[in-house]
Amino acid sequence: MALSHAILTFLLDGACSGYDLTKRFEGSVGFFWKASHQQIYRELAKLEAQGWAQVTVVPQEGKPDKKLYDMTQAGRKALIEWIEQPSNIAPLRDDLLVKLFAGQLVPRSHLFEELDRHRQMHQSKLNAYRQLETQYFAHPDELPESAKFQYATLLQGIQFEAGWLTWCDRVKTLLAERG
Amino acid sequence: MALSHAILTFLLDGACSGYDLTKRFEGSVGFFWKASHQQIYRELAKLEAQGWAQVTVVPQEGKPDKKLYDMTQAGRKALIEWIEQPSNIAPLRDDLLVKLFAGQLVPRSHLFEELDRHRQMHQSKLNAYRQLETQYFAHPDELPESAKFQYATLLQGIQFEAGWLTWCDRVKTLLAERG
DNA sequence: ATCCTATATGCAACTAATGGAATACGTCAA
DNA sequence: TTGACGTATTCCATTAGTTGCATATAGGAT
Repeated sequence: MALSHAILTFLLDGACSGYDLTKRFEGSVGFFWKASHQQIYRELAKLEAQGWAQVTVVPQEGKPDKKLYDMTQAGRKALIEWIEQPSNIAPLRDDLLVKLFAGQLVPRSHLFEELDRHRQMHQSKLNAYRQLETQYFAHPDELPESAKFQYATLLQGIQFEAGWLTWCDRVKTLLAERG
Repeated sequence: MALSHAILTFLLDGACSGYDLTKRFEGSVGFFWKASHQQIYRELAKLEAQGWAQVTVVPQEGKPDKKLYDMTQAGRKALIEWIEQPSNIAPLRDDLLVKLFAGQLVPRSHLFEELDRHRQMHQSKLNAYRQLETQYFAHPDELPESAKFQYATLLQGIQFEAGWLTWCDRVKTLLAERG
């Protein structure tokens, strides 16, 4: 399972609440893993039960109390062990591709609309990633080591989204041709 | 749910057994959806129960009998309805990116090995897709309409795998630099 | 004889993910 | 003062996906 390990990875930067983690998964790092808040809270409870994280309840003013989760030594060890074992490449599963495969069944115009919608969604993700790039990683060779790893994952996000844009345009051209 | 719809999509080409479908999911079209045989057989049973597919038992010589599943009119209608409703972009979930994000925890050499392993896996997928391309889609503008849709999905597979290769090389360069 | 591969189908148990809803505190604005 | 928004957590039902196991026929290899 990787969600628990993804959470541990974020705890490397310091203790987090479920709410904090939810925002991180929704935001910048959402490109390499996504998780709902329900999933995250459930997983945090498991991490604690396993002894991989410990929790402190922090009373707050003007806001509900929060539970701060921190990695334990056992958690750190488990994370390292997980990283060291080889993993498989991730399968791609995308509804749009299934729909396109059966594209003969619907009017061409519908496919173009859907391609445009997807292109827009990918474009806005790409924009967000590019902004992170210029904001935090403008000079890649001057980065501290730990930031290089994060930059590497961001590069994948950029590559991935840019690839979708290229593909959308290519497919629109392909389908526009008279067969 | 998309697996049932992916199966229906394959049934467009003609009746299939669970075994046939398993091979198709493992093979060429595995780049836009993957499923195990257990999943497929379970799903086929559901499709039949829903009236979206009908089954014929075909006795064979020298082999066990097989069950051929064929799409019904109701199945066709359901598939069209599903295609027509908008879908979201697929989230990416890849262990390697999580591992890289926490890359400080392990020796650099391990990361290079893992990047190489992944590069190789992506390379062999890309090779397989490129072969399909030259074999079936050498002249894109002369393709019949239905083949264009299939070519479009193959293009995404190629784009995706080629993107990983580019990224692997980029990251190796990035991490090789003296920080 | 025994094992391996290919064909062909399935169940049971488990783990993971999704979607809907509920709860609770506080601030700010209409 | 009602209602929306942001913070913060949790439960529950359902669906989807993985893993391990089980069964059966038949051909070819060892």
